[in-house]
Amino acid sequence: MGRAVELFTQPKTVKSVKKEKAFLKIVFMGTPPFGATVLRRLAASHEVIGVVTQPDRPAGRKNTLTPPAVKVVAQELGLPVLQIERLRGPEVQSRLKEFANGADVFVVASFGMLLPVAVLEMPPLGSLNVHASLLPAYRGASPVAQAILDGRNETGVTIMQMEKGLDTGPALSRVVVPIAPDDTQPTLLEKLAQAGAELLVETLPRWANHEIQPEPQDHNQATHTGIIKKEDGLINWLESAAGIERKSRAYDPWPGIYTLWQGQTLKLGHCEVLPEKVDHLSPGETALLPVGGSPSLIIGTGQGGLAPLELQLPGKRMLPVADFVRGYPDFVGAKLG
RNA sequence: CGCGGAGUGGAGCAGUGGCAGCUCGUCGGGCUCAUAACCCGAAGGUCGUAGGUUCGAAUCCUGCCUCCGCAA
Repeated sequence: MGRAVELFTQPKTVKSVKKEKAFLKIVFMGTPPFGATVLRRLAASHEVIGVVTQPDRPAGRKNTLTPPAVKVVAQELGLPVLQIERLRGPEVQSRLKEFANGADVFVVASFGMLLPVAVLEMPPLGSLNVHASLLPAYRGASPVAQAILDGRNETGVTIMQMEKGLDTGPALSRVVVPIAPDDTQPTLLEKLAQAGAELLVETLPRWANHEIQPEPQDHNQATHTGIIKKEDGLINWLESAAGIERKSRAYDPWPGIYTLWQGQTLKLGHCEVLPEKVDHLSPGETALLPVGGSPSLIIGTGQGGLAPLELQLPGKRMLPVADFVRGYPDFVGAKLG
């Protein structure tokens, strides 16, 4: 525990780097871990004069008040933090104006709030957004999950100039990031955060020196992603096994993918797609089949077989299928969903 | 005090007041050309923890610890 805390705080290193390379005065806005990663990298190369984030929220089992990841990082770096609930209204905006006094530019990375134009236009260089997709594809709230869900083999990060519409502004720069076959939302998000943060620190000085010609998006090519809901994780066994497996990676760690068994929610952990045909299994039917020499638990789908590696019942921990079947022999031959 | 579930031999699960059980694994032996198969036998548990009720508690009551589902 003591070690972990010590590793987190490296004020000397961070400060010395900051002094050497300080270019722009920046106010950063963000909330979740994606934003936190970007902030950490940004603060190493530029002068972040303030961080705006959402208020601490009740979270977890005890509903304990939890600070957003961006706030945690900001405090580690000793940066001033402003936590606000909304950005509309003259009162908040004048508070923000005071807080952001002297800023050259606002940088927004998954802030979770729509910024009014009055706010976007506050700093002389405007407001830039770090968006986790290759715009105009995957505008909106869940670009990373959707890219995995669609089975794309690459996505990326776009740095763009913010304007009134959601993720509609002209692009300043972009970087392509390949999606590995085993990438889950958190692993891909982290790759994108790293790549995006790097891109951001390269883009900022060039933007400040007017070396970049913003490239308007082709709005006809735009696709949109919405907020993920719990029900999105419910498995439809008529889908293909490959599609369900992608879903399990896209919706990791929340909401995960789940089905119903004996009236209970059954969560599936990591899954594999069975290459062989399993025509005799109806969608949602489970069976023990020999795969590669040893018996594996297979679930029938609309196309192909799905082999979950872990299962979890409410109130229980996630178990390797072998252990699960030992405790619930009835599960073999069951009909799910 | 947001709602709820769970802690039982190495693993998973059953047992809700009266001698602690099942499947798997482990160890020993046997069968077999062979095996993740089969047969025989063995080891291994202060039933999370502290206290209470009772003739008697894994089982009922209370506190605490740990893990998890829902909600946010």
